[in-house]
Amino acid sequence: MDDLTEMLKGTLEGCVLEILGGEETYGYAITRRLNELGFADVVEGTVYTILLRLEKNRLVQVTKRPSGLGPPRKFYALNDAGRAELAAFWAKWEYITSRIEKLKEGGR
Amino acid sequence: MDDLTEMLKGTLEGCVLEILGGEETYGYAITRRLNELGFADVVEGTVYTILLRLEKNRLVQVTKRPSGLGPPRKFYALNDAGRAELAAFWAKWEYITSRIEKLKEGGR
DNA sequence: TAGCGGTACTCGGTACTACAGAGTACTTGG
DNA sequence: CCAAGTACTCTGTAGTACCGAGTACCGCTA
Repeated sequence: MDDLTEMLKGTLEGCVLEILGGEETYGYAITRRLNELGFADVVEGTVYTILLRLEKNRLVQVTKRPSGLGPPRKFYALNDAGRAELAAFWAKWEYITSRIEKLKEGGR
Repeated sequence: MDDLTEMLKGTLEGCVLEILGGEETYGYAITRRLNELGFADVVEGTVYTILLRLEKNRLVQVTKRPSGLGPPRKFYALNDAGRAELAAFWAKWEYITSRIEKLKEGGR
């Protein structure tokens, strides 16, 4: 699949929120997870910028824990604002997909 | 619905391609059409930048015709490259939506 | 006939996001 | 010791939608 980056804008942050909604985890693992899920070209730098943004916007709670396998990990968990943002993301996603689908069906 | 602009990146151009795939039409009408379809905040300037980009990338054929109701209109129609681009857009769209849906179902 | 509203296009600048690419640092195994 | 895998950080770039202002043409009406 060729370049998806433009189409991922805005949705990738939602994907990270969704992953964090399921479990407390950290940047490196999130990147691997996204790669497995089919977002093959998503790279660490991208995930970290998203995580830093989430932190700056106070949507996550951060805990640093030693790893025993490399440097310490920064674990991220959604707080209430983060869960609200996640819900808002899915609402937008449903909205947009429904409109696009309508357009695709030749909707007028 | 609050701000959708980030999530529209990459998809809005596809929407315009889809509309042009159905009929030869012009910028102002495309904007109205998108607004009706639920992309309420999409504004003329945005559509025109997309159209100019399509033209620059040689995905459309352009014909200027007098309007009888305002200034002349620039009608856009997809050429072969444009139809290929449209197909590629839908392929990407299917791909991304399927991955996101998988993620949403707690897919692992 | 002057002005207003609707139609129609153009253009310069801005904000936001994903990505490239390089660097730092910690651990284990050969 | 050093290579490879793990893990995070930072600077800069490109691409896209949007803002806002401007230009221009038309019909209607006061």
